Amino acid sequence: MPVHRAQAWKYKLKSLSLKAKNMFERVLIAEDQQSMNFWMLQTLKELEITDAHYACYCDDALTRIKNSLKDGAPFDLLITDLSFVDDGRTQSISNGADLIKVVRQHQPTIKVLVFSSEPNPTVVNMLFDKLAIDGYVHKGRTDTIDLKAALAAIYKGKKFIPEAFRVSIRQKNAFKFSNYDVAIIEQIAGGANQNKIPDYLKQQNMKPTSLSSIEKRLAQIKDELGFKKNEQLIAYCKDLKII
Amino acid sequence: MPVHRAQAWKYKLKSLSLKAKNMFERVLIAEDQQSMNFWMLQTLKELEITDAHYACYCDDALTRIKNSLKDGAPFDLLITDLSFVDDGRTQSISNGADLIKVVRQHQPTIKVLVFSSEPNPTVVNMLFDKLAIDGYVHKGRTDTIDLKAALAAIYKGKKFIPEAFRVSIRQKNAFKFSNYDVAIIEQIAGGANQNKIPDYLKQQNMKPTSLSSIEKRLAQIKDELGFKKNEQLIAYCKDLKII
DNA sequence: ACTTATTTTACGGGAAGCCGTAAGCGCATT
DNA sequence: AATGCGCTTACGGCTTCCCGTAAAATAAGT
Repeated sequence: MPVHRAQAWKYKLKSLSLKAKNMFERVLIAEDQQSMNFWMLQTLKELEITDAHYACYCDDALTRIKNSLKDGAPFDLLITDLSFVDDGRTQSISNGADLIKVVRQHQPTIKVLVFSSEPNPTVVNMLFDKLAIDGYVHKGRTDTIDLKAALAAIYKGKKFIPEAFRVSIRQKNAFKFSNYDVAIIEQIAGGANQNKIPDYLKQQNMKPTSLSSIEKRLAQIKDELGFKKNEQLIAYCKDLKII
Repeated sequence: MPVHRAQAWKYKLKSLSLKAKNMFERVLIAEDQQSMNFWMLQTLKELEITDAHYACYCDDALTRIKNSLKDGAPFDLLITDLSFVDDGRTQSISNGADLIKVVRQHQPTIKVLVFSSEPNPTVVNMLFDKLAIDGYVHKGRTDTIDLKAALAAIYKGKKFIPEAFRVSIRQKNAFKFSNYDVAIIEQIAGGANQNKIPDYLKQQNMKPTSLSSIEKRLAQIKDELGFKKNEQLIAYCKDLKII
Protein backbone atom coordinates (compact mmCIF):
# COMPACT_ATOMS: atom_id res chain seq x y z
CA MET A 1 0.00 0.00 0.00
CA PRO A 2 1.82 3.06 -1.22
CA VAL A 3 -0.34 5.47 0.75
CA HIS A 4 0.58 3.90 4.04
CA ARG A 5 4.25 3.82 3.14
CA ALA A 6 4.15 7.47 2.32
CA GLN A 7 2.48 8.33 5.58
CA ALA A 8 4.94 6.32 7.61
CA TRP A 9 7.80 7.97 5.80
CA LYS A 10 6.41 11.42 6.40
CA TYR A 11 5.98 10.57 10.06
CA LYS A 12 9.53 9.34 10.44
CA LEU A 13 10.84 12.44 8.79
CA LYS A 14 8.96 14.53 11.33
CA SER A 15 10.22 12.52 14.24
CA LEU A 16 13.74 12.76 13.07
CA SER A 17 13.62 16.43 12.30
CA LEU A 18 15.85 18.53 14.46
CA LYS A 19 13.23 21.13 15.29
CA ALA A 20 12.35 20.49 18.92
CA LYS A 21 8.61 20.14 19.24
CA ASN A 22 6.92 20.93 22.50
CA MET A 23 3.49 19.85 21.50
CA PHE A 24 1.64 16.83 20.18
CA GLU A 25 1.97 16.10 16.51
CA ARG A 26 -0.79 13.72 15.54
CA VAL A 27 -4.13 14.21 17.24
CA LEU A 28 -7.44 12.48 16.75
CA ILE A 29 -10.69 14.09 17.82
CA ALA A 30 -13.77 11.98 18.42
CA GLU A 31 -16.74 14.31 18.66
CA ASP A 32 -20.16 14.31 17.10
CA GLN A 33 -20.67 18.06 17.01
CA GLN A 34 -19.39 19.29 13.72
CA SER A 35 -19.15 22.85 14.94
CA MET A 36 -16.98 21.72 17.80
CA ASN A 37 -14.76 19.75 15.46
CA PHE A 38 -14.18 22.76 13.26
CA TRP A 39 -13.37 24.94 16.21
CA MET A 40 -11.09 22.32 17.68
CA LEU A 41 -9.11 21.89 14.47
CA GLN A 42 -8.64 25.62 14.34
CA THR A 43 -7.50 25.82 17.94
CA LEU A 44 -5.02 23.01 17.38
CA LYS A 45 -3.74 24.76 14.32
CA GLU A 46 -3.05 27.83 16.42
CA LEU A 47 -0.91 25.56 18.57
CA GLU A 48 0.88 24.41 15.43
CA ILE A 49 -0.75 21.01 15.48
CA THR A 50 -1.53 20.64 11.83
CA ASP A 51 -1.81 16.88 11.76
CA ALA A 52 -5.17 16.72 13.51
CA HIS A 53 -8.17 14.76 12.34
CA TYR A 54 -11.66 14.16 13.55
CA ALA A 55 -14.27 11.43 13.54
CA CYS A 56 -17.97 11.96 14.15
CA TYR A 57 -18.60 8.37 15.20
CA CYS A 58 -16.82 6.25 17.78
CA ASP A 59 -16.45 3.40 15.33
CA ASP A 60 -14.78 5.69 12.84
CA ALA A 61 -12.43 6.93 15.50
CA LEU A 62 -11.42 3.40 16.36
CA THR A 63 -10.83 2.58 12.73
CA ARG A 64 -8.55 5.56 12.36
CA ILE A 65 -6.63 4.54 15.46
CA LYS A 66 -6.17 1.02 14.09
CA ASN A 67 -5.13 2.26 10.67
CA SER A 68 -2.70 4.75 12.11
CA LEU A 69 -0.98 1.90 13.94
CA LYS A 70 -0.86 -0.22 10.81
CA ASP A 71 0.64 2.66 8.91
CA GLY A 72 3.31 3.26 11.49
CA ALA A 73 2.03 6.78 12.12
CA PRO A 74 0.17 6.45 15.39
CA PHE A 75 -1.74 9.27 17.04
CA ASP A 76 -0.15 10.87 20.09
CA LEU A 77 -3.39 12.03 21.58
CA LEU A 78 -7.06 11.21 21.50
CA ILE A 79 -9.48 13.99 22.36
CA THR A 80 -12.94 12.57 22.84
CA ASP A 81 -16.41 13.54 23.93
CA LEU A 82 -18.39 11.21 26.17
CA SER A 83 -21.87 11.15 24.72
CA PHE A 84 -22.51 10.57 21.06
CA VAL A 85 -25.99 11.02 19.70
CA ASP A 86 -27.43 7.97 18.04
CA ASP A 87 -28.57 9.08 14.62
CA GLY A 88 -29.56 5.70 13.30
CA ARG A 89 -26.22 4.52 11.97
CA THR A 90 -25.63 1.37 13.95
CA GLN A 91 -22.43 1.60 15.92
CA SER A 92 -20.62 -1.04 17.93
CA ILE A 93 -19.22 1.65 20.23
CA SER A 94 -21.75 4.17 21.35
CA ASN A 95 -19.97 6.41 23.83
CA GLY A 96 -16.65 7.92 24.68
CA ALA A 97 -15.93 5.76 27.71
CA ASP A 98 -16.24 2.56 25.70
CA LEU A 99 -14.16 4.08 22.93
CA ILE A 100 -11.36 4.83 25.36
CA LYS A 101 -11.42 1.27 26.67
CA VAL A 102 -11.11 -0.24 23.22
CA VAL A 103 -8.55 2.24 21.99
CA ARG A 104 -6.37 1.47 25.00
CA GLN A 105 -6.41 -2.19 24.04
CA HIS A 106 -4.88 -1.33 20.70
CA GLN A 107 -2.60 1.49 21.77
CA PRO A 108 -2.07 1.51 25.54
CA THR A 109 0.33 4.44 25.51
CA ILE A 110 -1.92 6.92 23.75
CA LYS A 111 -2.78 9.98 25.80
CA VAL A 112 -6.47 10.62 26.29
CA LEU A 113 -8.17 13.93 26.91
CA VAL A 114 -11.89 13.94 27.53
CA PHE A 115 -13.71 17.04 26.36
CA SER A 116 -17.30 16.90 27.39
CA SER A 117 -20.16 18.80 28.91
CA GLU A 118 -20.66 16.15 31.55
CA PRO A 119 -20.99 18.23 34.69
CA ASN A 120 -21.03 15.41 37.21
CA PRO A 121 -17.79 15.05 39.17
CA THR A 122 -18.58 11.46 40.07
CA VAL A 123 -18.65 10.48 36.44
CA VAL A 124 -15.44 12.35 35.73
CA ASN A 125 -13.80 10.78 38.72
CA MET A 126 -14.64 7.37 37.35
CA LEU A 127 -12.86 8.25 34.12
CA PHE A 128 -9.63 9.02 35.90
CA ASP A 129 -9.98 5.99 38.15
CA LYS A 130 -11.08 3.27 35.80
CA LEU A 131 -9.91 4.50 32.42
CA ALA A 132 -6.83 6.37 33.54
CA ILE A 133 -7.54 9.31 31.29
CA ASP A 134 -4.95 12.04 31.24
CA GLY A 135 -7.17 15.05 31.36
CA TYR A 136 -10.68 16.36 31.49
CA VAL A 137 -11.88 19.64 30.06
CA HIS A 138 -15.40 20.69 30.69
CA LYS A 139 -17.19 22.38 27.81
CA GLY A 140 -17.99 25.60 29.55
CA ARG A 141 -17.25 29.22 30.13
CA THR A 142 -13.50 28.76 30.20
CA ASP A 143 -13.04 25.84 27.88
CA THR A 144 -10.90 27.69 25.34
CA ILE A 145 -8.30 28.39 27.98
CA ASP A 146 -8.70 25.04 29.68
CA LEU A 147 -8.17 23.13 26.48
CA LYS A 148 -4.85 24.80 25.80
CA ALA A 149 -3.75 24.33 29.39
CA ALA A 150 -4.76 20.69 29.26
CA LEU A 151 -2.80 20.04 26.07
CA ALA A 152 0.29 21.59 27.57
CA ALA A 153 -0.05 19.70 30.84
CA ILE A 154 -0.69 16.34 29.23
CA TYR A 155 2.18 16.78 26.82
CA LYS A 156 4.43 17.17 29.83
CA GLY A 157 3.08 13.95 31.27
CA LYS A 158 0.84 15.58 33.84
CA LYS A 159 -2.82 14.95 34.52
CA PHE A 160 -5.24 17.79 33.91
CA ILE A 161 -8.31 18.34 36.07
CA PRO A 162 -9.92 21.76 36.18
CA GLU A 163 -9.96 23.37 39.60
CA ALA A 164 -13.72 23.45 39.79
CA PHE A 165 -13.80 19.68 39.55
CA ARG A 166 -10.84 18.85 41.70
CA VAL A 167 -12.73 19.94 44.80
CA SER A 168 -16.07 18.40 44.28
CA ILE A 169 -14.70 15.10 43.09
CA ARG A 170 -13.68 14.39 46.65
CA GLN A 171 -16.94 15.58 48.15
CA LYS A 172 -19.31 13.57 46.12
CA ASN A 173 -17.63 10.23 45.81
CA ALA A 174 -20.44 8.26 47.22
CA PHE A 175 -20.74 4.78 45.95
CA LYS A 176 -19.31 2.44 43.36
CA PHE A 177 -21.88 0.53 41.38
CA SER A 178 -20.79 -2.86 40.13
CA ASN A 179 -22.03 -4.34 36.90
CA TYR A 180 -24.20 -6.56 39.03
CA ASP A 181 -25.76 -3.56 40.74
CA VAL A 182 -26.36 -1.82 37.47
CA ALA A 183 -27.98 -4.90 35.98
CA ILE A 184 -30.43 -5.09 38.85
CA ILE A 185 -31.19 -1.41 38.81
CA GLU A 186 -31.73 -1.41 35.09
CA GLN A 187 -34.22 -4.22 35.42
CA ILE A 188 -36.15 -2.36 38.06
CA ALA A 189 -36.09 0.88 36.08
CA GLY A 190 -37.36 -1.10 33.12
CA GLY A 191 -40.41 -2.12 35.08
CA ALA A 192 -39.47 -5.65 36.10
CA ASN A 193 -40.87 -7.11 39.27
CA GLN A 194 -38.14 -8.02 41.66
CA ASN A 195 -39.22 -11.63 41.65
CA LYS A 196 -38.49 -11.76 37.90
CA ILE A 197 -34.93 -10.63 38.35
CA PRO A 198 -33.43 -13.94 39.55
CA ASP A 199 -34.25 -15.55 36.21
CA TYR A 200 -32.75 -12.62 34.38
CA LEU A 201 -29.54 -12.77 36.35
CA LYS A 202 -29.19 -16.51 35.72
CA GLN A 203 -29.60 -15.82 32.05
CA GLN A 204 -26.83 -13.22 32.27
CA ASN A 205 -24.61 -15.60 34.24
CA MET A 206 -24.48 -13.22 37.12
CA LYS A 207 -24.60 -14.25 40.69
CA PRO A 208 -25.92 -14.34 43.31
CA THR A 209 -29.29 -14.92 41.75
CA SER A 210 -31.65 -15.50 44.62
CA LEU A 211 -34.40 -13.04 45.31
CA SER A 212 -33.12 -12.73 48.82
CA SER A 213 -29.67 -11.70 47.65
CA ILE A 214 -31.13 -9.15 45.31
CA GLU A 215 -33.24 -7.71 48.06
CA LYS A 216 -30.24 -7.58 50.31
CA ARG A 217 -28.03 -5.91 47.76
CA LEU A 218 -30.65 -3.31 46.98
CA ALA A 219 -31.13 -2.64 50.66
CA GLN A 220 -27.39 -2.20 51.09
CA ILE A 221 -27.08 0.19 48.18
CA LYS A 222 -29.98 2.28 49.38
CA ASP A 223 -28.63 2.26 52.91
CA GLU A 224 -25.21 3.48 51.83
CA LEU A 225 -26.73 6.27 49.78
CA GLY A 226 -29.22 7.18 52.47
CA PHE A 227 -32.23 6.25 50.39
CA LYS A 228 -35.36 4.51 51.47
CA LYS A 229 -37.11 3.65 48.24
CA ASN A 230 -36.30 2.24 44.85
CA GLU A 231 -37.74 5.25 43.11
CA GLN A 232 -35.18 7.44 44.81
CA LEU A 233 -32.40 5.19 43.67
CA ILE A 234 -33.63 5.25 40.09
CA ALA A 235 -33.74 9.04 40.11
CA TYR A 236 -30.22 9.15 41.48
CA CYS A 237 -28.86 6.70 38.94
CA LYS A 238 -30.49 8.57 36.11
CA ASP A 239 -28.96 11.84 37.28
CA LEU A 240 -25.55 10.25 37.47
CA LYS A 241 -26.06 8.50 34.16
CA ILE A 242 -25.37 5.17 35.76
CA ILE A 243 -28.34 3.84 33.87
CA MET B 1 -25.73 58.77 27.38
CA PRO B 2 -23.53 59.39 24.39
CA VAL B 3 -22.71 55.76 23.87
CA HIS B 4 -26.31 54.80 23.45
CA ARG B 5 -26.96 57.70 21.14
CA ALA B 6 -24.08 56.63 19.00
CA GLN B 7 -25.32 53.07 18.83
CA ALA B 8 -28.81 54.12 17.90
CA TRP B 9 -27.47 56.38 15.20
CA LYS B 10 -25.30 53.65 13.78
CA TYR B 11 -28.27 51.35 13.77
CA LYS B 12 -30.47 53.82 11.92
CA LEU B 13 -27.80 54.38 9.36
CA LYS B 14 -27.62 50.70 8.71
CA SER B 15 -31.37 50.39 8.39
CA LEU B 16 -31.54 53.28 5.99
CA SER B 17 -28.63 52.18 3.87
CA LEU B 18 -29.57 51.27 0.33
CA LYS B 19 -27.70 48.02 0.37
CA ALA B 20 -30.38 45.37 0.56
CA LYS B 21 -29.61 43.05 3.45
CA ASN B 22 -30.86 39.53 3.34
CA MET B 23 -29.67 38.52 6.74
CA PHE B 24 -30.03 39.50 10.38
CA GLU B 25 -27.99 42.43 11.53
CA ARG B 26 -27.89 42.36 15.30
CA VAL B 27 -27.67 38.97 16.92
CA LEU B 28 -27.30 37.95 20.55
CA ILE B 29 -25.96 34.55 21.51
CA ALA B 30 -26.67 33.09 24.93
CA GLU B 31 -24.41 30.14 25.44
CA ASP B 32 -22.15 29.03 28.25
CA GLN B 33 -19.56 27.23 26.15
CA GLN B 34 -16.91 29.71 25.25
CA SER B 35 -15.62 27.56 22.43
CA MET B 36 -19.08 27.48 20.93
CA ASN B 37 -19.39 31.24 21.24
CA PHE B 38 -16.15 31.81 19.38
CA TRP B 39 -17.13 29.45 16.65
CA MET B 40 -20.58 30.98 16.39
CA LEU B 41 -19.26 34.52 16.08
CA GLN B 42 -16.99 33.35 13.33
CA THR B 43 -19.79 31.60 11.49
CA LEU B 44 -21.97 34.67 11.72
CA LYS B 45 -19.14 36.78 10.41
CA GLU B 46 -18.95 34.52 7.39
CA LEU B 47 -22.59 35.37 6.82
CA GLU B 48 -21.70 39.04 7.10
CA ILE B 49 -23.30 39.41 10.49
CA THR B 50 -20.69 41.50 12.20
CA ASP B 51 -22.91 42.94 14.90
CA ALA B 52 -23.12 39.75 16.95
CA HIS B 53 -22.53 39.45 20.66
CA TYR B 54 -22.58 36.74 23.22
CA ALA B 55 -23.41 36.25 26.87
CA CYS B 56 -22.27 33.33 28.99
CA TYR B 57 -25.06 33.71 31.55
CA CYS B 58 -28.79 34.01 31.04
CA ASP B 59 -28.97 37.05 33.27
CA ASP B 60 -26.33 38.79 31.21
CA ALA B 61 -28.23 37.96 28.06
CA LEU B 62 -31.39 39.48 29.45
CA THR B 63 -29.53 42.61 30.50
CA ARG B 64 -28.17 43.05 27.01
CA ILE B 65 -31.62 42.61 25.53
CA LYS B 66 -33.01 45.25 27.87
CA ASN B 67 -30.17 47.66 27.17
CA SER B 68 -30.45 47.17 23.45
CA LEU B 69 -34.09 48.22 23.64
CA LYS B 70 -33.25 51.26 25.74
CA ASP B 71 -30.60 52.24 23.23
CA GLY B 72 -32.95 51.93 20.30
CA ALA B 73 -30.77 49.28 18.75
CA PRO B 74 -32.65 46.07 19.48
CA PHE B 75 -31.42 42.65 18.54
CA ASP B 76 -33.10 40.93 15.60
CA LEU B 77 -32.34 37.44 16.76
CA LEU B 78 -31.57 35.55 19.92
CA ILE B 79 -29.64 32.33 19.59
CA THR B 80 -29.70 30.44 22.84
CA ASP B 81 -28.70 27.15 24.38
CA LEU B 82 -31.08 25.40 26.77
CA SER B 83 -28.92 24.21 29.62
CA PHE B 84 -26.49 26.47 31.39
CA VAL B 85 -24.08 25.03 33.88
CA ASP B 86 -24.34 26.48 37.33
CA ASP B 87 -20.85 27.59 38.26
CA GLY B 88 -21.71 29.24 41.53
CA ARG B 89 -22.63 32.70 40.28
CA THR B 90 -26.21 33.05 41.44
CA GLN B 91 -28.52 33.66 38.53
CA SER B 92 -32.17 34.55 38.51
CA ILE B 93 -32.60 32.78 35.17
CA SER B 94 -30.96 29.42 34.99
CA ASN B 95 -31.91 27.96 31.65
CA GLY B 96 -32.67 28.82 28.07
CA ALA B 97 -36.40 28.16 28.24
CA ASP B 98 -36.88 30.64 31.06
CA LEU B 99 -34.66 33.13 29.30
CA ILE B 100 -36.85 32.96 26.21
CA LYS B 101 -39.99 33.53 28.28
CA VAL B 102 -38.60 36.64 29.93
CA VAL B 103 -37.03 38.03 26.77
CA ARG B 104 -40.36 37.69 24.98
CA GLN B 105 -41.96 39.82 27.67
CA HIS B 106 -39.59 42.64 26.86
CA GLN B 107 -39.33 42.18 23.12
CA PRO B 108 -42.15 40.00 21.77
CA THR B 109 -41.10 40.30 18.16
CA ILE B 110 -37.57 39.04 18.54
CA LYS B 111 -36.81 35.87 16.62
CA VAL B 112 -35.53 32.99 18.69
CA LEU B 113 -33.31 30.15 17.55
CA VAL B 114 -32.52 27.42 20.02
CA PHE B 115 -29.14 25.77 19.54
CA SER B 116 -28.75 22.92 21.92
CA SER B 117 -27.67 19.35 22.32
CA GLU B 118 -31.02 18.38 23.76
CA PRO B 119 -31.80 15.21 21.82
CA ASN B 120 -35.34 14.69 23.07
CA PRO B 121 -38.00 15.53 20.51
CA THR B 122 -40.64 15.91 23.20
CA VAL B 123 -38.69 18.69 24.84
CA VAL B 124 -38.08 20.40 21.52
CA ASN B 125 -41.71 20.07 20.63
CA MET B 126 -42.60 21.85 23.82
CA LEU B 127 -40.39 24.75 22.81
CA PHE B 128 -42.25 25.27 19.56
CA ASP B 129 -45.61 24.79 21.26
CA LYS B 130 -45.29 26.81 24.40
CA LEU B 131 -42.53 29.28 23.63
CA ALA B 132 -43.18 29.69 19.93
CA ILE B 133 -39.52 29.54 19.07
CA ASP B 134 -38.64 30.05 15.44
CA GLY B 135 -36.07 27.36 14.99
CA TYR B 136 -34.19 24.54 16.58
CA VAL B 137 -30.74 23.38 15.62
CA HIS B 138 -29.33 20.33 17.25
CA LYS B 139 -25.65 20.45 18.11
CA GLY B 140 -24.61 17.47 16.12
CA ARG B 141 -22.98 16.03 13.04
CA THR B 142 -24.59 18.52 10.69
CA ASP B 143 -24.93 21.57 12.89
CA THR B 144 -22.71 23.81 10.78
CA ILE B 145 -25.00 23.39 7.81
CA ASP B 146 -28.15 23.39 9.90
CA LEU B 147 -27.27 26.64 11.59
CA LYS B 148 -26.85 28.45 8.31
CA ALA B 149 -30.03 26.95 6.95
CA ALA B 150 -31.88 27.92 10.09
CA LEU B 151 -30.70 31.51 9.93
CA ALA B 152 -31.82 31.80 6.33
CA ALA B 153 -35.19 30.21 7.02
CA ILE B 154 -35.96 32.27 10.09
CA TYR B 155 -34.94 35.46 8.37
CA LYS B 156 -37.56 34.69 5.76
CA GLY B 157 -40.13 34.24 8.49
CA LYS B 158 -40.19 30.46 8.35
CA LYS B 159 -39.83 28.02 11.18
CA PHE B 160 -36.82 25.71 11.17
CA ILE B 161 -36.97 22.16 12.43
CA PRO B 162 -34.35 19.66 11.25
CA GLU B 163 -35.74 16.71 9.36
CA ALA B 164 -34.55 14.22 11.92
CA PHE B 165 -36.71 15.86 14.56
CA ARG B 166 -39.74 16.61 12.48
CA VAL B 167 -40.56 12.93 12.25
CA SER B 168 -40.09 11.83 15.78
CA ILE B 169 -41.83 14.81 17.28
CA ARG B 170 -45.10 13.39 16.05
CA GLN B 171 -44.29 9.83 17.09
CA LYS B 172 -43.34 10.43 20.63
CA ASN B 173 -45.84 12.96 21.82
CA ALA B 174 -47.09 10.76 24.54
CA PHE B 175 -48.39 12.50 27.58
CA LYS B 176 -48.76 15.91 29.11
CA PHE B 177 -47.78 16.09 32.74
CA SER B 178 -49.66 18.63 34.82
CA ASN B 179 -48.06 20.46 37.72
CA TYR B 180 -50.04 18.17 39.95
CA ASP B 181 -48.56 15.11 38.30
CA VAL B 182 -45.06 16.49 38.53
CA ALA B 183 -45.51 17.31 42.20
CA ILE B 184 -46.51 13.75 42.97
CA ILE B 185 -43.76 12.22 40.89
CA GLU B 186 -41.15 14.47 42.44
CA GLN B 187 -42.24 13.38 45.88
CA ILE B 188 -41.95 9.74 44.96
CA ALA B 189 -38.58 10.24 43.31
CA GLY B 190 -37.48 12.01 46.45
CA GLY B 191 -38.20 8.93 48.48
CA ALA B 192 -41.54 9.83 50.02
CA ASN B 193 -43.97 7.11 50.91
CA GLN B 194 -47.18 7.49 49.03
CA ASN B 195 -49.14 7.82 52.26
CA LYS B 196 -47.10 10.94 53.08
CA ILE B 197 -48.04 12.68 49.87
CA PRO B 198 -51.58 13.78 50.84
CA ASP B 199 -50.16 16.01 53.56
CA TYR B 200 -47.65 17.44 51.16
CA LEU B 201 -50.30 18.25 48.59
CA LYS B 202 -52.48 19.98 51.16
CA GLN B 203 -49.50 22.05 52.14
CA GLN B 204 -49.05 23.01 48.49
CA ASN B 205 -52.75 23.79 48.11
CA MET B 206 -53.09 21.20 45.42
CA LYS B 207 -56.02 18.92 45.06
CA PRO B 208 -57.24 16.27 45.13
CA THR B 209 -55.27 15.27 48.17
CA SER B 210 -56.58 11.90 49.17
CA LEU B 211 -54.32 8.91 48.99
CA SER B 212 -56.86 7.20 46.83
CA SER B 213 -56.81 10.00 44.28
CA ILE B 214 -53.07 9.96 44.17
CA GLU B 215 -53.03 6.24 43.63
CA LYS B 216 -55.58 6.61 40.89
CA ARG B 217 -53.73 9.39 39.14
CA LEU B 218 -50.48 7.46 39.25
CA ALA B 219 -52.22 4.40 37.90
CA GLN B 220 -53.67 6.43 35.07
CA ILE B 221 -50.36 8.00 34.13
CA LYS B 222 -48.63 4.66 34.13
CA ASP B 223 -51.44 3.11 32.16
CA GLU B 224 -51.28 5.76 29.46
CA LEU B 225 -47.54 5.39 29.16
CA GLY B 226 -47.69 1.62 29.24
CA PHE B 227 -45.77 1.31 32.48
CA LYS B 228 -46.38 -1.02 35.34
CA LYS B 229 -44.18 0.30 38.10
CA ASN B 230 -43.26 3.60 39.67
CA GLU B 231 -39.58 3.01 39.05
CA GLN B 232 -40.24 2.88 35.32
CA LEU B 233 -42.07 6.17 35.49
CA ILE B 234 -39.26 7.82 37.39
CA ALA B 235 -36.73 6.66 34.82
CA TYR B 236 -38.93 8.00 32.04
CA CYS B 237 -39.43 11.37 33.70
CA LYS B 238 -35.73 11.73 34.35
CA ASP B 239 -34.95 10.99 30.73
CA LEU B 240 -37.43 13.57 29.57
CA LYS B 241 -36.23 16.02 32.19
CA ILE B 242 -39.73 16.33 33.55
CA ILE B 243 -38.22 16.06 36.99
C1' DA C 1 -84.22 22.86 43.83
C1' DC C 2 -83.82 18.41 42.04
C1' DT C 3 -81.60 15.19 39.19
C1' DT C 4 -77.60 13.59 36.78
C1' DA C 5 -72.80 13.35 36.04
C1' DT C 6 -68.24 13.70 37.50
C1' DT C 7 -64.82 13.93 40.81
C1' DT C 8 -63.07 12.86 45.21
C1' DT C 9 -62.71 10.02 49.18
C1' DA C 10 -62.97 5.81 52.06
C1' DC C 11 -62.18 1.12 52.66
C1' DG C 12 -60.56 -3.67 52.01
C1' DG C 13 -58.45 -7.64 49.93
C1' DG C 14 -54.56 -9.30 47.40
C1' DA C 15 -49.84 -8.58 45.44
C1' DA C 16 -45.23 -6.94 45.86
C1' DG C 17 -41.61 -5.37 48.46
C1' DC C 18 -38.88 -5.09 52.87
C1' DC C 19 -36.33 -7.09 56.55
C1' DG C 20 -34.75 -10.17 60.06
C1' DT C 21 -33.59 -14.95 61.16
C1' DA C 22 -31.95 -19.30 60.23
C1' DA C 23 -30.46 -22.92 57.40
C1' DG C 24 -27.37 -24.41 53.45
C1' DC C 25 -23.20 -24.34 50.90
C1' DG C 26 -18.35 -23.62 49.49
C1' DC C 27 -13.76 -22.88 50.86
C1' DA C 28 -9.72 -22.47 53.48
C1' DT C 29 -7.22 -23.70 57.69
C1' DT C 30 -5.69 -27.01 60.95
C1' DA D 1 -12.22 -35.16 58.59
C1' DA D 2 -13.51 -31.42 61.45
C1' DT D 3 -13.97 -26.55 62.32
C1' DG D 4 -14.89 -21.96 61.37
C1' DC D 5 -15.91 -18.18 58.29
C1' DG D 6 -18.32 -15.87 54.71
C1' DC D 7 -21.54 -15.82 51.25
C1' DT D 8 -25.91 -17.43 49.41
C1' DT D 9 -30.50 -19.02 49.84
C1' DA D 10 -35.06 -20.01 51.99
C1' DC D 11 -38.79 -18.59 54.62
C1' DG D 12 -42.19 -15.84 57.36
C1' DG D 13 -44.16 -11.61 59.19
C1' DC D 14 -44.89 -7.01 58.43
C1' DT D 15 -45.38 -2.81 55.63
C1' DT D 16 -46.42 -0.54 51.53
C1' DC D 17 -48.49 -0.44 47.34
C1' DC D 18 -52.07 -1.65 43.94
C1' DC D 19 -56.69 -1.82 42.39
C1' DG D 20 -61.55 -2.47 42.58
C1' DT D 21 -65.91 -1.08 44.65
C1' DA D 22 -68.88 1.95 46.82
C1' DA D 23 -70.07 6.05 49.40
C1' DA D 24 -69.65 11.03 49.72
C1' DA D 25 -68.97 15.47 47.81
C1' DT D 26 -68.91 18.63 44.21
C1' DA D 27 -70.24 20.39 39.66
C1' DA D 28 -73.38 20.71 35.85
C1' DG D 29 -77.84 20.62 33.55
C1' DT D 30 -82.90 21.23 33.43
